[in-house]
Amino acid sequence: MALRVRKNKAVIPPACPIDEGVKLLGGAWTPHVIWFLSQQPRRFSELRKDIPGLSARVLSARLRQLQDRGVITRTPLSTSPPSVEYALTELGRELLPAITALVSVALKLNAKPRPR
Amino acid sequence: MALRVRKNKAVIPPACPIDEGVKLLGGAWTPHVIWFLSQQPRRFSELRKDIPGLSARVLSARLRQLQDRGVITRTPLSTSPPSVEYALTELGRELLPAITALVSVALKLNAKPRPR
DNA sequence: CCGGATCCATTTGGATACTG
DNA sequence: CAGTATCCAAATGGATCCGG
Repeated sequence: MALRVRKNKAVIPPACPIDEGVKLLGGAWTPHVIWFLSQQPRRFSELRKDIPGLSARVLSARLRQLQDRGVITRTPLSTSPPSVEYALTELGRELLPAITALVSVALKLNAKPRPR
Repeated sequence: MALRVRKNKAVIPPACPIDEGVKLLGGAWTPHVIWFLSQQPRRFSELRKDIPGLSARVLSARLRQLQDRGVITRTPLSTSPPSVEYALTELGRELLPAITALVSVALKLNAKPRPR
C-alpha cells in the first residue's frame, strides 16, 4: 500500500495576542483553579477537595502551566507532613476581572430564551 | 475477549457559570471571529480571508455555535450571487471588554522574563 | 457563495497505580 | 501529602469532496 502521506495539520501559527489570552484559561478546570486561589492560597489536596472531579494528573498539569506563565506561585512548606502552597501572583489577580466579565455575559446569555 | 467496559469519562457536569463563560471563547479561532466581527459585519468568505488557516468546516462550526449562543446574528442576503452576513449581537459586543482584558494580561505576562 | 458530510491525525484529559 | 507514569477514550479540528 502506497504510503499515503496525508499532509494533515500542516499549517501556521496564528501568533495573535488574542490566542495567548484565551490560552491562559484554556485547559479544563483552569478557571476553577484560579477562582479558588483568588479567595485564598490553597494547598494541592485542598484544591482537589474544592473541585470534585478534578484528577490529580490534571490539577498537577494546570498548576504547572499556570506557574510557567507567571499566574501563580508555588511555595513548598517545611511542615510535617510537608505541604505546598499555591497562590495567585499580582498578574494572576488581574485575570479576575476578565473572568467575571466572561461570566456575567454567560449568565445573561443563559437567561435569554434564544430568540431565534 | 472479555469486553472490558471501561467506565472512563463517567462523571459530573461542573455546572458552574465560569465554565459557561470560558466555553463562549473555547473553540479554535473563536476569539478571532468575534474580533473581526466586532469591527464590522462580515460575510462568510470575507471571514475566511480575514483569518488565514481557518477552514470552512471550522468557521462554519464556530459561526453556528456563536449563533446558537446568541452572540452573533446570521442574515442571508438576496443578492446575486447570494451571500450571508454575520454580525455581533448586543450581548456579543459585551464580550469585547472581557477579551481585551484577557489580552492585556497576556501581553504583560509575555513581557515578563519569567522570574522563576 | 455557503456550508454540510466524511475521514482521519492530533490533543486533551480521565482512571488507576505508584513513588519520594 | 504531593505529585508522576501509563494507558486509553473522547473531543477537536484539518483536508477534501459534494450539494444547494
